[in-house]
Amino acid sequence: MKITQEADYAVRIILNLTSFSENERVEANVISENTRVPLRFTLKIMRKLTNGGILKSFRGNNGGYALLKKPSEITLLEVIQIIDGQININKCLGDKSVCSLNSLNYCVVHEELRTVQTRMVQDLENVTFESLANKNKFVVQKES
Amino acid sequence: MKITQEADYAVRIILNLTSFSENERVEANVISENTRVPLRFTLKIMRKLTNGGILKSFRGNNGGYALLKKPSEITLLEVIQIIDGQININKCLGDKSVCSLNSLNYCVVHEELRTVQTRMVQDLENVTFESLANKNKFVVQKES
DNA sequence: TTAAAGTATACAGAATTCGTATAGTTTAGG
DNA sequence: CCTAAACTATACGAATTCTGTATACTTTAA
Repeated sequence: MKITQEADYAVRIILNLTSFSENERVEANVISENTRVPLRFTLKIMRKLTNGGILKSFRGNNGGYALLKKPSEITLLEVIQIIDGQININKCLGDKSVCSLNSLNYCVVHEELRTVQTRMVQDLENVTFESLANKNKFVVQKES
Repeated sequence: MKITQEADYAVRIILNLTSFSENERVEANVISENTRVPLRFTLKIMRKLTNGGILKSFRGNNGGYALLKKPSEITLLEVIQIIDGQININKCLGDKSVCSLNSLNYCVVHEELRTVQTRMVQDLENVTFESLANKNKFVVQKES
Protein backbone atom coordinates (compact mmCIF):
# COMPACT_ATOMS: atom_id res chain seq x y z
CA MET A 1 0.00 0.00 0.00
CA LYS A 2 1.50 3.27 -1.08
CA ILE A 3 0.72 6.22 1.11
CA THR A 4 -0.48 8.81 -1.37
CA GLN A 5 0.81 12.31 -1.71
CA GLU A 6 -2.54 13.51 -0.46
CA ALA A 7 -2.23 11.54 2.76
CA ASP A 8 1.31 12.79 3.15
CA TYR A 9 0.00 16.34 2.82
CA ALA A 10 -2.69 15.60 5.38
CA VAL A 11 -0.07 14.48 7.86
CA ARG A 12 1.91 17.65 7.31
CA ILE A 13 -1.24 19.70 7.74
CA ILE A 14 -2.15 18.12 11.05
CA LEU A 15 1.42 18.39 12.22
CA ASN A 16 1.40 22.07 11.34
CA LEU A 17 -1.84 22.58 13.24
CA THR A 18 -0.28 21.16 16.38
CA SER A 19 2.02 24.17 16.46
CA PHE A 20 -0.91 26.51 17.08
CA SER A 21 -2.48 26.91 20.47
CA GLU A 22 -5.48 24.80 21.32
CA ASN A 23 -8.78 25.99 19.89
CA GLU A 24 -7.06 28.64 17.82
CA ARG A 25 -8.79 29.03 14.49
CA VAL A 26 -6.38 28.74 11.62
CA GLU A 27 -7.39 29.65 8.11
CA ALA A 28 -6.77 27.30 5.23
CA ASN A 29 -4.56 29.76 3.42
CA VAL A 30 -2.22 29.99 6.41
CA ILE A 31 -1.90 26.24 6.52
CA SER A 32 -1.43 26.16 2.79
CA GLU A 33 1.47 28.59 3.00
CA ASN A 34 3.09 26.83 5.92
CA THR A 35 2.94 23.43 4.33
CA ARG A 36 3.37 24.42 0.66
CA VAL A 37 0.26 22.47 -0.23
CA PRO A 38 -1.80 24.27 -2.90
CA LEU A 39 -4.73 26.12 -1.34
CA ARG A 40 -7.49 24.31 -3.20
CA PHE A 41 -5.99 20.98 -2.38
CA THR A 42 -5.54 22.05 1.24
CA LEU A 43 -9.22 22.90 1.45
CA LYS A 44 -10.19 19.56 0.03
CA ILE A 45 -7.96 17.69 2.43
CA MET A 46 -9.16 19.68 5.41
CA ARG A 47 -12.73 18.89 4.47
CA LYS A 48 -11.92 15.20 4.57
CA LEU A 49 -10.19 15.59 7.89
CA THR A 50 -13.18 17.50 9.22
CA ASN A 51 -15.59 14.83 8.07
CA GLY A 52 -13.21 12.27 9.47
CA GLY A 53 -13.61 13.77 12.92
CA ILE A 54 -10.14 15.15 13.47
CA LEU A 55 -10.83 18.81 12.74
CA LYS A 56 -13.51 21.26 13.61
CA SER A 57 -14.35 23.81 10.92
CA PHE A 58 -15.79 27.30 11.28
CA ARG A 59 -17.53 28.75 8.30
CA GLY A 60 -18.10 32.33 7.34
CA ASN A 61 -16.04 35.39 8.00
CA ASN A 62 -13.29 34.78 10.56
CA GLY A 63 -13.72 31.10 9.99
CA GLY A 64 -11.00 28.49 9.96
CA TYR A 65 -10.08 25.16 11.40
CA ALA A 66 -8.98 23.82 14.75
CA LEU A 67 -7.96 20.40 15.97
CA LEU A 68 -10.88 18.53 17.47
CA LYS A 69 -8.69 16.00 19.22
CA LYS A 70 -5.49 16.34 21.16
CA PRO A 71 -2.29 15.55 19.28
CA SER A 72 -1.73 12.66 21.65
CA GLU A 73 -5.02 11.17 20.49
CA ILE A 74 -4.37 11.42 16.77
CA THR A 75 -2.35 8.68 15.14
CA LEU A 76 -0.62 8.45 11.80
CA LEU A 77 -2.89 5.56 10.94
CA GLU A 78 -6.00 7.59 11.52
CA VAL A 79 -4.97 10.44 9.26
CA ILE A 80 -3.78 8.15 6.51
CA GLN A 81 -6.97 6.14 6.61
CA ILE A 82 -9.19 9.19 6.47
CA ILE A 83 -7.49 10.24 3.26
CA ASP A 84 -6.59 6.99 1.54
CA GLY A 85 -9.22 4.71 3.00
CA GLN A 86 -8.50 1.33 4.52
CA ILE A 87 -4.93 0.18 4.11
CA ASN A 88 -4.49 -2.84 1.88
CA ILE A 89 -1.06 -3.90 0.78
CA ASN A 90 -2.76 -6.24 -1.68
CA LYS A 91 -6.04 -5.99 -3.52
CA CYS A 92 -7.28 -9.29 -2.17
CA LEU A 93 -6.88 -8.27 1.44
CA GLY A 94 -9.64 -5.70 1.35
CA ASP A 95 -12.61 -6.85 -0.61
CA LYS A 96 -12.48 -10.61 -0.39
CA SER A 97 -14.83 -11.04 -3.32
CA VAL A 98 -12.07 -9.69 -5.53
CA CYS A 99 -9.94 -12.72 -4.77
CA SER A 100 -10.55 -15.31 -7.42
CA LEU A 101 -7.99 -17.71 -6.09
CA ASN A 102 -9.66 -19.54 -3.27
CA SER A 103 -10.15 -22.51 -5.52
CA LEU A 104 -6.49 -22.50 -6.45
CA ASN A 105 -5.28 -22.57 -2.88
CA TYR A 106 -2.90 -19.74 -3.42
CA CYS A 107 -4.59 -17.71 -0.78
CA VAL A 108 -2.09 -18.99 1.70
CA VAL A 109 -0.02 -16.15 0.28
CA HIS A 110 -2.68 -13.64 1.07
CA GLU A 111 -2.92 -14.82 4.63
CA GLU A 112 0.79 -14.33 4.96
CA LEU A 113 0.46 -10.83 3.54
CA ARG A 114 -2.33 -10.12 5.95
CA THR A 115 0.00 -10.83 8.85
CA VAL A 116 2.52 -8.40 7.46
CA GLN A 117 -0.17 -5.81 6.91
CA THR A 118 -1.62 -6.16 10.39
CA ARG A 119 1.75 -5.45 11.87
CA MET A 120 2.26 -2.41 9.69
CA VAL A 121 -1.12 -1.04 10.67
CA GLN A 122 -0.24 -1.46 14.32
CA ASP A 123 3.04 0.33 13.78
CA LEU A 124 1.25 3.27 12.20
CA GLU A 125 -1.26 3.31 15.01
CA ASN A 126 1.49 3.61 17.57
CA VAL A 127 2.73 6.91 16.21
CA THR A 128 0.85 9.89 17.63
CA PHE A 129 1.10 13.49 16.54
CA GLU A 130 2.25 14.39 20.00
CA SER A 131 5.38 12.34 19.53
CA LEU A 132 5.83 13.61 15.99
CA ALA A 133 5.50 17.21 17.19
CA ASN A 134 8.07 16.63 19.89
CA LYS A 135 10.57 15.15 17.52
CA ASN A 136 9.87 17.95 15.10
CA LYS A 137 10.60 20.61 17.71
CA PHE A 138 13.82 18.89 18.49
CA VAL A 139 14.85 19.03 14.87
CA VAL A 140 13.98 22.70 14.70
CA GLN A 141 16.02 23.45 17.78
CA LYS A 142 19.01 21.61 16.49
CA GLU A 143 18.92 23.40 13.18
CA SER A 144 18.29 26.93 14.34
CA MET B 1 3.29 0.60 -1.17
CA LYS B 2 0.69 -1.51 -2.89
CA ILE B 3 1.85 -4.88 -4.06
CA THR B 4 0.78 -4.88 -7.68
CA GLN B 5 -1.30 -7.50 -9.36
CA GLU B 6 1.76 -8.38 -11.38
CA ALA B 7 3.81 -9.10 -8.26
CA ASP B 8 0.94 -11.11 -6.87
CA TYR B 9 0.93 -13.16 -10.07
CA ALA B 10 4.67 -13.63 -9.80
CA VAL B 11 4.29 -15.03 -6.32
CA ARG B 12 1.66 -17.46 -7.53
CA ILE B 13 3.88 -18.47 -10.42
CA ILE B 14 6.84 -19.24 -8.21
CA LEU B 15 4.63 -21.06 -5.76
CA ASN B 16 3.27 -23.15 -8.58
CA LEU B 17 6.76 -23.95 -9.78
CA THR B 18 7.65 -25.32 -6.37
CA SER B 19 5.17 -28.11 -6.97
CA PHE B 20 7.27 -29.52 -9.81
CA SER B 21 10.34 -31.60 -9.22
CA GLU B 22 13.69 -29.91 -9.13
CA ASN B 23 15.19 -29.04 -12.50
CA GLU B 24 12.02 -30.07 -14.31
CA ARG B 25 11.39 -27.79 -17.27
CA VAL B 26 7.93 -26.32 -17.17
CA GLU B 27 6.49 -24.46 -20.13
CA ALA B 28 4.94 -21.07 -19.74
CA ASN B 29 1.57 -22.22 -20.97
CA VAL B 30 1.37 -24.87 -18.26
CA ILE B 31 2.12 -22.28 -15.61
CA SER B 32 -0.37 -19.94 -17.21
CA GLU B 33 -3.13 -22.54 -17.00
CA ASN B 34 -2.31 -23.51 -13.45
CA THR B 35 -2.25 -19.99 -12.17
CA ARG B 36 -4.91 -18.45 -14.42
CA VAL B 37 -2.50 -15.70 -15.41
CA PRO B 38 -2.84 -14.81 -19.11
CA LEU B 39 -0.11 -16.45 -21.17
CA ARG B 40 1.43 -13.26 -22.53
CA PHE B 41 1.55 -11.76 -19.11
CA THR B 42 2.97 -14.95 -17.70
CA LEU B 43 5.78 -14.84 -20.23
CA LYS B 44 6.55 -11.26 -19.36
CA ILE B 45 6.64 -11.98 -15.66
CA MET B 46 8.79 -15.05 -16.09
CA ARG B 47 11.25 -13.03 -18.09
CA LYS B 48 11.57 -10.61 -15.21
CA LEU B 49 11.99 -13.45 -12.77
CA THR B 50 14.65 -14.96 -15.02
CA ASN B 51 16.54 -11.70 -15.26
CA GLY B 52 16.09 -11.33 -11.53
CA GLY B 53 17.98 -14.54 -10.96
CA ILE B 54 15.22 -16.76 -9.59
CA LEU B 55 14.48 -18.76 -12.72
CA LYS B 56 16.48 -20.45 -15.39
CA SER B 57 14.99 -20.35 -18.87
CA PHE B 58 15.49 -22.78 -21.74
CA ARG B 59 14.82 -21.52 -25.20
CA GLY B 60 13.89 -23.36 -28.33
CA ASN B 61 11.93 -26.53 -28.79
CA ASN B 62 11.34 -28.37 -25.51
CA GLY B 63 12.18 -25.19 -23.69
CA GLY B 64 10.67 -23.96 -20.48
CA TYR B 65 11.57 -22.68 -17.07
CA ALA B 66 12.94 -24.11 -13.86
CA LEU B 67 13.68 -22.67 -10.46
CA LEU B 68 17.27 -21.57 -10.14
CA LYS B 69 17.17 -21.39 -6.37
CA LYS B 70 15.66 -23.65 -3.77
CA PRO B 71 12.25 -22.64 -2.43
CA SER B 72 13.85 -22.19 0.98
CA GLU B 73 16.15 -19.58 -0.53
CA ILE B 74 13.47 -17.52 -2.23
CA THR B 75 11.63 -14.96 -0.15
CA LEU B 76 8.41 -13.07 -0.73
CA LEU B 77 10.40 -9.85 -0.60
CA GLU B 78 12.70 -10.96 -3.37
CA VAL B 79 9.92 -11.82 -5.79
CA ILE B 80 7.97 -8.67 -5.04
CA GLN B 81 11.05 -6.53 -5.52
CA ILE B 82 11.97 -8.13 -8.80
CA ILE B 83 8.57 -7.22 -10.17
CA ASP B 84 7.67 -3.97 -8.44
CA GLY B 85 11.11 -2.63 -7.70
CA GLN B 86 12.24 -1.31 -4.37
CA ILE B 87 9.48 -1.09 -1.80
CA ASN B 88 8.61 2.44 -0.75
CA ILE B 89 5.52 3.10 1.31
CA ASN B 90 6.01 6.78 0.58
CA LYS B 91 7.49 8.57 -2.39
CA CYS B 92 10.03 10.42 -0.26
CA LEU B 93 11.51 7.26 1.17
CA GLY B 94 13.02 6.13 -2.09
CA ASP B 95 14.49 8.93 -4.07
CA LYS B 96 15.42 11.51 -1.49
CA SER B 97 15.69 14.26 -4.04
CA VAL B 98 11.92 14.03 -4.46
CA CYS B 99 11.44 15.23 -0.92
CA SER B 100 11.03 18.98 -0.96
CA LEU B 101 10.35 19.23 2.71
CA ASN B 102 13.70 19.15 4.38
CA SER B 103 13.54 22.87 4.88
CA LEU B 104 10.14 22.58 6.47
CA ASN B 105 11.24 20.04 9.02
CA TYR B 106 8.36 17.75 8.24
CA CYS B 107 10.72 14.97 7.38
CA VAL B 108 10.44 13.72 10.90
CA VAL B 109 7.33 12.06 9.51
CA HIS B 110 9.29 10.38 6.78
CA GLU B 111 11.77 9.03 9.26
CA GLU B 112 8.91 7.54 11.21
CA LEU B 113 7.55 6.00 8.03
CA ARG B 114 10.93 4.60 7.25
CA THR B 115 10.91 2.70 10.52
CA VAL B 116 7.54 1.21 9.66
CA GLN B 117 8.75 0.32 6.20
CA THR B 118 11.93 -1.30 7.39
CA ARG B 119 9.94 -3.60 9.59
CA MET B 120 7.57 -4.52 6.80
CA VAL B 121 10.46 -5.32 4.50
CA GLN B 122 11.94 -7.58 7.17
CA ASP B 123 8.62 -9.33 7.59
CA LEU B 124 8.43 -10.01 3.86
CA GLU B 125 11.98 -11.25 3.85
CA ASN B 126 11.19 -13.77 6.52
CA VAL B 127 8.65 -15.61 4.40
CA THR B 128 10.21 -18.23 2.16
CA PHE B 129 8.53 -20.19 -0.57
CA GLU B 130 9.36 -23.35 1.28
CA SER B 131 7.14 -22.32 4.14
CA LEU B 132 4.46 -21.07 1.76
CA ALA B 133 4.52 -24.36 -0.12
CA ASN B 134 4.20 -26.31 3.10
CA LYS B 135 1.22 -24.31 4.26
CA ASN B 136 -0.27 -24.63 0.84
CA LYS B 137 -0.03 -28.42 0.91
CA PHE B 138 -1.70 -28.43 4.25
CA VAL B 139 -4.63 -26.43 2.89
CA VAL B 140 -4.97 -28.80 -0.03
CA GLN B 141 -4.98 -31.83 2.24
CA LYS B 142 -7.61 -30.33 4.47
CA GLU B 143 -9.91 -29.51 1.60
CA SER B 144 -9.66 -32.66 -0.44
C1' DT C 1 -25.50 43.47 3.11
C1' DT C 2 -21.11 42.32 1.93
C1' DA C 3 -16.81 40.18 1.96
C1' DA C 4 -14.30 36.46 3.86
C1' DA C 5 -14.29 32.16 4.80
C1' DG C 6 -15.61 27.05 4.20
C1' DT C 7 -18.51 23.31 1.19
C1' DA C 8 -19.80 20.24 -2.60
C1' DT C 9 -19.19 18.26 -6.79
C1' DA C 10 -17.30 17.57 -10.92
C1' DC C 11 -13.75 17.72 -14.11
C1' DA C 12 -9.06 17.30 -16.49
C1' DG C 13 -4.25 16.13 -16.99
C1' DA C 14 -0.64 13.01 -15.50
C1' DA C 15 1.14 8.86 -13.93
C1' DT C 16 0.81 4.11 -13.20
C1' DT C 17 -0.86 -0.44 -14.00
C1' DC C 18 -2.48 -4.19 -16.68
C1' DG C 19 -2.46 -6.71 -20.41
C1' DT C 20 -1.69 -7.49 -25.50
C1' DA C 21 0.56 -7.24 -30.04
C1' DT C 22 4.31 -7.42 -33.23
C1' DA C 23 8.40 -9.05 -34.67
C1' DG C 24 11.99 -11.33 -33.57
C1' DT C 25 15.71 -15.39 -31.75
C1' DT C 26 16.96 -19.95 -30.25
C1' DT C 27 17.09 -24.93 -30.39
C1' DA C 28 15.68 -29.97 -30.67
C1' DG C 29 14.47 -33.22 -33.87
C1' DG C 30 13.52 -34.95 -38.29
C1' DC D 1 19.47 -27.67 -42.89
C1' DC D 2 14.66 -26.76 -42.11
C1' DT D 3 10.77 -26.35 -39.25
C1' DA D 4 7.94 -25.88 -35.40
C1' DA D 5 7.94 -25.08 -30.60
C1' DA D 6 9.42 -22.47 -27.35
C1' DC D 7 11.36 -18.06 -25.17
C1' DT D 8 12.77 -12.69 -25.92
C1' DA D 9 12.44 -7.74 -26.67
C1' DT D 10 10.05 -3.78 -27.21
C1' DA D 11 6.40 -1.04 -27.78
C1' DC D 12 1.75 0.07 -27.54
C1' DG D 13 -3.00 1.00 -25.72
C1' DA D 14 -6.85 0.76 -22.49
C1' DA D 15 -8.11 1.22 -17.77
C1' DT D 16 -7.41 2.94 -13.39
C1' DT D 17 -5.74 5.90 -9.92
C1' DC D 18 -3.77 10.12 -8.41
C1' DT D 19 -3.22 15.01 -8.31
C1' DG D 20 -4.80 19.22 -8.56
C1' DT D 21 -8.18 22.83 -10.21
C1' DA D 22 -12.61 25.01 -11.42
C1' DT D 23 -17.32 26.27 -10.78
C1' DA D 24 -20.96 27.30 -8.14
C1' DC D 25 -22.56 27.31 -3.89
C1' DT D 26 -23.49 28.31 1.67
C1' DT D 27 -22.45 30.41 6.01
C1' DT D 28 -21.38 34.11 9.21
C1' DA D 29 -19.16 38.22 11.51
C1' DA D 30 -18.95 43.03 11.18
